[in-house]
Amino acid sequence: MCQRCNYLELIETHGLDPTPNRVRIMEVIGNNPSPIRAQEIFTTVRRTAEINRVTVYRILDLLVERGLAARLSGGGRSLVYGIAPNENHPAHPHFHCKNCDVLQCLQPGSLKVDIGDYQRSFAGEIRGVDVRVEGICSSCLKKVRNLRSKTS
Amino acid sequence: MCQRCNYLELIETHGLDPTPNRVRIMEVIGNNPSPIRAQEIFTTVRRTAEINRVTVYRILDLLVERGLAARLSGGGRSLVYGIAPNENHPAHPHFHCKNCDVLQCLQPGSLKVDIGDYQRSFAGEIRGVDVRVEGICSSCLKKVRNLRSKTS
DNA sequence: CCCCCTGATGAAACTTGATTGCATGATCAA
DNA sequence: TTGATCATGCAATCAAGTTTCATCAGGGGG
Repeated sequence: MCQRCNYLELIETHGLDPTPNRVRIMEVIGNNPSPIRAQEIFTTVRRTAEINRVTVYRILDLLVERGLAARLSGGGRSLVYGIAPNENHPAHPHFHCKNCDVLQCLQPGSLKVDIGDYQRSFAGEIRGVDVRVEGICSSCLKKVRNLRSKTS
Repeated sequence: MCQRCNYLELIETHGLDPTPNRVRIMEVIGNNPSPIRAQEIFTTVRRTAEINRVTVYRILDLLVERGLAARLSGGGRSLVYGIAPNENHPAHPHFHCKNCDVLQCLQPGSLKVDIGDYQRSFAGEIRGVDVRVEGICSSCLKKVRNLRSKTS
């Protein structure tokens, strides 16, 4: 969990009322080591407070709109949420395991992208660059190897 | 549309029976300038031939599994399909407009990623790196500006 | 020629994630 | 007090994708 972020304050400085639900959701997102799905946020908040599923979705929309949270596509059909890049949380790439669908945050700066040329020639507005490494995580690799050695 | 790919042949060399439906779906994917959703593939094929929605999903799964098609996350909730990188189609980054949700293919090599350091320290298996530029496309930028000038 | 197997397809029901529409309750200003 | 606004809840709905089971064509073996 992040010791440096005061979520209540963060919400206020982004022009939002820091309602208990909003603060809770920001905490859940922030305390998770990798981006999580709305459903998981819902059940996590539910463990300590009453909240409606729809409220979760609405607050997430709001947080994304105001730049407090980042919406990423998880591996599968669903979307995942993380803390939006800020001074305590630099932007960083992710690793996605095609087998178990886990999304893992990588060290900021571990993959460098050069957007210079592209940026100069592009007429739109660039808000950010997402880098996602696709592959098979080490624990899935082990499982596959075990499976093979058994069947052969 | 791609003049260089013989989809029927491509399907065969990947160990699949080139059924009419499979060829049609590969053609639809290949003829589209950017990755498209299963739903659009379905309606496009439907214009010239009878096909079931489920068949489309099944064939797409098959094509992805055999490495003929690439499954990417579109901007929103749905997944999009494109031709998997091959000798005629090098891997390339995409631009995603947060406003109109369009996904646009960029020139291969227009954004360079250095995965060297990461690759050496990673215990899993890396299958590829997806780079996605997030932002607002030029036509949406224009619309926003027009809107502002009208209301102000 | 018949039987059975397999692989591709179709149809309907279902699941999941997310959204919409409408009601309620709190707060605050006129 | 009244009216407006905002956060929330609840039920219904939607959209994408998946599952389950049936059908049908082609290809051996008997």
